[in-house]
Amino acid sequence: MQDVAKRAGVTKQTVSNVLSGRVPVRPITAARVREAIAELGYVPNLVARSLATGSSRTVGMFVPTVSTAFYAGLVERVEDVLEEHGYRLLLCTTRRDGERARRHLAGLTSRSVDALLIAGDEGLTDHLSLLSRTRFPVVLCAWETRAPARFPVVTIDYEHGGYLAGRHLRSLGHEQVTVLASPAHGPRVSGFRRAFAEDGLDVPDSAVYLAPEPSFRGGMSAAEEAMRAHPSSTALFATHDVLASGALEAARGMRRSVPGDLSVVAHDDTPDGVLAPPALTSVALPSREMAREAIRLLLREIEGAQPADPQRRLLLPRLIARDSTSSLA
Amino acid sequence: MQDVAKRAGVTKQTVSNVLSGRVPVRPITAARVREAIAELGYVPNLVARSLATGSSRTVGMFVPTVSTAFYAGLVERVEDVLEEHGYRLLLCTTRRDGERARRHLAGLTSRSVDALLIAGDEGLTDHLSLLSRTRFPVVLCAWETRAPARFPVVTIDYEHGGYLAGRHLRSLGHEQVTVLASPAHGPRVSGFRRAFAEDGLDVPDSAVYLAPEPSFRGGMSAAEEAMRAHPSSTALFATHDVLASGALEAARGMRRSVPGDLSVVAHDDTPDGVLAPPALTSVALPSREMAREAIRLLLREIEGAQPADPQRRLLLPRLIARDSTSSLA
DNA sequence: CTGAAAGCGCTTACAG
DNA sequence: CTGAAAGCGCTTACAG
Repeated sequence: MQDVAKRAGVTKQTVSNVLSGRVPVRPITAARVREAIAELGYVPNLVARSLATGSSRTVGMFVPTVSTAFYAGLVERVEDVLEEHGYRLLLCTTRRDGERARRHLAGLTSRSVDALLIAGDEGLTDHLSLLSRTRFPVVLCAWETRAPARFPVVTIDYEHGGYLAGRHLRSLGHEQVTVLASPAHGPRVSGFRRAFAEDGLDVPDSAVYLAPEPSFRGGMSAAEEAMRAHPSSTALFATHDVLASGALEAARGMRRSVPGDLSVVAHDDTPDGVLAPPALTSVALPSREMAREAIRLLLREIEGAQPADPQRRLLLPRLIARDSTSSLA
Repeated sequence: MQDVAKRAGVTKQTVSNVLSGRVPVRPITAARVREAIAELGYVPNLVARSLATGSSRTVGMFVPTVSTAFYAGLVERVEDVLEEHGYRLLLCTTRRDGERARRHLAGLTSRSVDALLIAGDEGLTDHLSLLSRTRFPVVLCAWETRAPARFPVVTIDYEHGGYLAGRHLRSLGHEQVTVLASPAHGPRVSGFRRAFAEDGLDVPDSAVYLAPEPSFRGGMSAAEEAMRAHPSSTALFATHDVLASGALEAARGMRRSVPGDLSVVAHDDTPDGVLAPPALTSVALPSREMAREAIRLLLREIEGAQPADPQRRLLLPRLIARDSTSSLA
């Protein structure tokens, strides 16, 4: 920068002013400075700028994994929004491992990020307390379970997602149904039940099958079990697309055509759900809006320095009807 | 830091020494310093440290996307290795968009990263020239096409991967085959052909079907076309798992049982390949080793400051036989 | 609109 | 083993 200034015949403050545009510089001088910058191939040292300004223009993001369509998509959405605002993304995947999360959190307790976005509550049960004395804004998103009251959270109304799935099946006339759920998807199941309860119908615990993890194989074996135990049920709700894909495979194996013999409604609407026909009817999650809203909160806190009130914003999912559901004959 | 020093009754240099461990400090003094740190809840400012040391302990990673099993896995592997060495990960997804890559590259021309790992050559055809006057080490990985000679590259012997797939089918007795390939997968196809050529067999251009992008739907329609045009072929090589999954679906639709009527061998061995039965025979890529080796090169350059010679290291894939291939009756 | 000064919070030689 | 100084490369008031 000193070199640039010398070459342009000004002081480095003027160079800084030209770069930042904060203080007006005479056009002729500015042009000389720009020329010097180009000739010398000068690039500003962002670390020095960060130290001087106190802002690194970097946002940290915690996410359970990127090996899942939903989270991979969310990371890319967040990156998009961040880029629009000139921020960079420091990524930490926790692998649903509290110890890993703890280590990463410790590493960020410095000034290396301006803010932290924590997406997904999986595996973070205990370690959020580490954020108690953090100096930067924290926002939570994609949070299905109890949200710690201390932070703003932008999430999806998962209960409503389950409700939409339930209403869809009810509107098609289904009465006897089974549910495939991941342990963390309690709210989706509650919403689903609420939809049936509205019509005075009960979805008993015995009709809810837990898949230990949201995998294709898990969905497949849980669905087989469910269909065997409830042969008269005409529809199935899977709280995750991969579970539903597994269920599709199970139905094929058991010679039950979908949607003819069995309607299947899924949740999350990831690309995984539109692989093999029939295309899954699924509850779509507004992850782009979630990313945008979460980053908006984060940036407002960073720039305004106003402590955003710990509020909970719920975004509404919507159901996309495709080929895996049909009305009861 | 000044406050810590005062509280411990030393100067901040001593605090720095305790923290870094570079200069020995008397145990009693060190203990007092640590106590002061704990009482004050002091956390060092990493930005200031970066400015002073010239190292941010952050590595940038370019990747076409994270919405793909292979790249998502690679990102997590890289993160693992980086963490072992106390480095953080700044992630940039290019979405196979040269303009996007250009913008990100421009943003990194500062001192904010110590090195850059570029994974995957998709969409980076022209914009690598931007790296010409970069000040930090650059390593390329997962590079299938022509590697720019200026940078070290750690990649997989994709040609050998295709060869393994071909040898596998040959060892099972298959002679008439078709190929489903992505445009970027030329080397895999070459290797596959070489395996057949060894036995004096030709895989003609007319037997190679291009899927514009590596998607399930693309694989499905390309496979349908291939099976219709080559009804007597007994095996199919798909250069990507999702293409192969699509082919499986196409075979099911056309009532050809796999592997009974048609053997299918895939490439990449991602979890996508073990979804619906039959589990895919596939060529597994050593992405963990690739991540480890690439980061090793990068760190050696960062720390040793020795310009690693632009060399090309090839890691060997291996074939994993599962249920989608069988010997010709 | 432009120049001289101080400071962001560390680390790295360099004397004692 | 511990203290005083200079410097990393910027930005931000503050005079002219």
